Amino acid sequence: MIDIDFARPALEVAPLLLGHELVAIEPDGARISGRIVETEAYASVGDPASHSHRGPTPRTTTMFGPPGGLYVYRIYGMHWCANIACAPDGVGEAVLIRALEPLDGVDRMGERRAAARRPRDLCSGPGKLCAALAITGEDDGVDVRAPDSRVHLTADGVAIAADAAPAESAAPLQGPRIGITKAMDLPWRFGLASDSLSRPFPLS
DNA sequence: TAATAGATCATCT
DNA sequence: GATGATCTATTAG
Repeated sequence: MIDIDFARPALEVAPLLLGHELVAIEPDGARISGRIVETEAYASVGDPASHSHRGPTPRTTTMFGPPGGLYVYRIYGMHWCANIACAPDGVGEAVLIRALEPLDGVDRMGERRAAARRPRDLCSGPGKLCAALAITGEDDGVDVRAPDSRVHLTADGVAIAADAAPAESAAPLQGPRIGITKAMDLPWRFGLASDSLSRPFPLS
């Protein structure tokens, strides 16, 4: 079970998600997972960078759906990005999962991410982690709070490396979101100190 | 290490 | 018809 209430603004959920484990179950039962070390919040009203900014569309159905739904979309015609729907049903907010620290199934990740030269390259970006966990449009809409979902979340403390402990107690890193061309002034990107970030955070 | 270009297409205007 | 919540290989310094 996960101890996060997703029926709240994405801006509140984004930092809370850090440190939790994202899990994908393979068709053969294999467990692939990573620790969330980077997230971004996307709202609707007042956030022109968000897919939901201009109201619901067929693509953003899940983003406007019940909290805890996995919103998966294709970007640049070739990669997938995974988000978790936040706020009450009918409100279009979500948190983008931007990077994971590989935990289980590292070898399986490597098979799908041939370009990765070391473990830190396996899930250090929103498109990379979807490839590593085999998350596609097929998974759009699943409830990540349900332990029997193919893609779901688990609570803190599972197989987290001992040397990562100090970062847990510190306040999350925070900075502007990556890859957007609007609302670039909003510091809605959050992260933990990790070598698996998609990019470094600006220094204070 | 840093900067740049190319891949590639569903989605929305 | 333009535009991306990106990744990788390649080039230059």
